[in-house]
Amino acid sequence: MAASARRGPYFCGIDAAMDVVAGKWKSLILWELHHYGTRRFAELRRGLPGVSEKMLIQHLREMEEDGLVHREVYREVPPKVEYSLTEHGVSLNAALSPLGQWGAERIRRIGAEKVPVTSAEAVQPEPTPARSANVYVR
Amino acid sequence: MAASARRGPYFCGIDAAMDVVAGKWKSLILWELHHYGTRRFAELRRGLPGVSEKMLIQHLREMEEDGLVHREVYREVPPKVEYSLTEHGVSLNAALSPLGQWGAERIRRIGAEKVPVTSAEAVQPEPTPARSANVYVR
DNA sequence: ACCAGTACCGACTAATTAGTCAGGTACTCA
DNA sequence: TGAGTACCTGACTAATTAGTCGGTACTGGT
Repeated sequence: MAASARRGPYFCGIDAAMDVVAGKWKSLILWELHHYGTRRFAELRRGLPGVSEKMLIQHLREMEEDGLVHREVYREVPPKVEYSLTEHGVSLNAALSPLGQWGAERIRRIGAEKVPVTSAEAVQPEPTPARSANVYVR
Repeated sequence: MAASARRGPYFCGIDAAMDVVAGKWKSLILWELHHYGTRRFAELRRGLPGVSEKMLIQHLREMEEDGLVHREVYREVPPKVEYSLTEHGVSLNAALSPLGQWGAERIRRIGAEKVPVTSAEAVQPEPTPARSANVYVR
């Protein structure tokens, strides 16, 4: 899998952090575990509408390997496994929170404007002078 | 491309922010533009060792569409295009900085210990109760 | 004349990531 | 005996993302 594949030389801290959070559901898992403290597999699954079991496990395994989540297995008869954040997971979540706020702002913005930068083109509606004949007009 | 494809309903702010930063080089582009203020295409290319022209352009286009970078074309004879961050790009970069610090910490950690998760066990040296004795041993 | 450099485009391929689905364990309850 | 529960595994496929390479239009230097 990718998470095990990388961990390569990083350009910078963001690079290294992204390597660990990249994955369709990882940030959501992080948020869910942060919000509820500990969650069982099926609870996570229900909390993340649309996630497949395969991806959920895969991500949980990778995050466990990366030291973000802790996996506690209870030897019970209907199997019980509880997932929770490690201290590194908690601190990562904290580090993600400004990003979350930025994203929330963005949702508000594009929710209001419906499209992000196109307003700039609406201001200056050039009729596309010399398509492909000229230097880099789009 | 993917960036145009998504912008869908987001679960939360982090989700929305990740949608915009996801991409092998985007965070590096952000950092580069933040650091230098404005950069030309070829400068960015040289600053990001290993990036292909295709990906660089693709990412720049997506980030422009997302309102993060500004593209200024000078109608000169050796073509000249300058990229810079918009205010949204700048604020995104600021929101990413705690993540960058977390990542730097992580690099330090795994650089020292070589393996990530072991530190949690080192801090709390539980004898790993039901681990590896259960149904879901790996 | 020819090569390097600027800022790209676009077709094609490779690699990575995600999804579907069938199954498996280990035990309980009816 | 057969169904049900919780937590998975692994094979196969689809979708997405990234990389390679050739081309454009133009100029300045050798």
